[in-house]
Amino acid sequence: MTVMETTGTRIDTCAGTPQQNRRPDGDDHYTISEVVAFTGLTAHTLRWYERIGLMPHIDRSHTGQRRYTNRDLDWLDLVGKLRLTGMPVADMVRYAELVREGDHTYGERFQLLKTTREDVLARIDELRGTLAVLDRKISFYADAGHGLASERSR
Amino acid sequence: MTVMETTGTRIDTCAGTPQQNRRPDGDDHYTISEVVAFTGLTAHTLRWYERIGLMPHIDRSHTGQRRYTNRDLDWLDLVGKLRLTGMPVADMVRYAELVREGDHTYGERFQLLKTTREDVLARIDELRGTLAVLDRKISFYADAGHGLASERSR
DNA sequence: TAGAACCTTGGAGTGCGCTCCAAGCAAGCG
DNA sequence: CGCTTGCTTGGAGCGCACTCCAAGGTTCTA
Repeated sequence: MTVMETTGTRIDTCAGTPQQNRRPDGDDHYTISEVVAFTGLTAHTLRWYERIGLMPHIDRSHTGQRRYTNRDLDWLDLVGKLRLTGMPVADMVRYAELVREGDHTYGERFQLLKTTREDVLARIDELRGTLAVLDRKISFYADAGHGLASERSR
Repeated sequence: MTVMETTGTRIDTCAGTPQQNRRPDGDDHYTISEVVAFTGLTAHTLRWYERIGLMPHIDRSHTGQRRYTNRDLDWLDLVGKLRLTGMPVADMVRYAELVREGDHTYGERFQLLKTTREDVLARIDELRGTLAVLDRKISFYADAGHGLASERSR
């Protein structure tokens, strides 16, 4: 399939996830319901992603039904990961556009990835702060046991 | 300033944040716009929080204007932290109700906190997974430099 | 005492990310 | 052949978390 097969190393894959029962490249013509099973997204959402430009144009069968490839699944994996970071769909669409526009958008894509990386780090830090608060409250509840009228003071 | 001055140890405080220019307890009768400045929330949001039961009943001046206390600010700090975890507002309202209902809800509150803690840990793990993907892509972009037609394969 | 700035309310409106609907075509099965 | 199951489309609808509005009362500064 793709470009890298011939090159030996595949650096730019978004795998990371199990890649459960995918078919080999060349045989990868998944129906929308198979993709639903792979990704956990609904068919509605998959079609909507396509409408808003978050997916590339998906291959069609001779009767016009969608046939997704392994590459499409990889892209959906990435989208899923980015979604977890809280990145707005509009920003992901922007990234998808950059990819479609070709190599001259290289720099912009690189920047976008680095910015996102920083955002994720910040997000993790925020969560750690929250975790500290929760741990403090939890040990308060655990210790206090009964003389806990003071909980009102939070 | 604040509470800790007088009591020495306060376990169940949600501080963690700077507690910037708060007035001492007893003098703590903040207007809504002061709370806006403290929290970064809008006045609309503060009033809405109250309407939906996410805030306790707020003291009023003799003419009916809201006067927030240090304790209210502490609560808003906690709410802010929980919001960062993605906890739905409805769940936070539930917690607020438990607090209002009194000590007999101790166990349920404890469980809720522990569940939330687990959620936060899971969330951090997800983000770390995403970070790994981003780092892989970033180093791909950094290395590739120019022969990057293959980026299409993501 | 004037004027600006701030506060009050219930209810309506907004933006995001889906989520669903209706009407119709297509493929597989007994 | 009829039936079920799955897919297609554009557009409408939904739930969440705000966000704003209109119309009026209050508080502060000069």
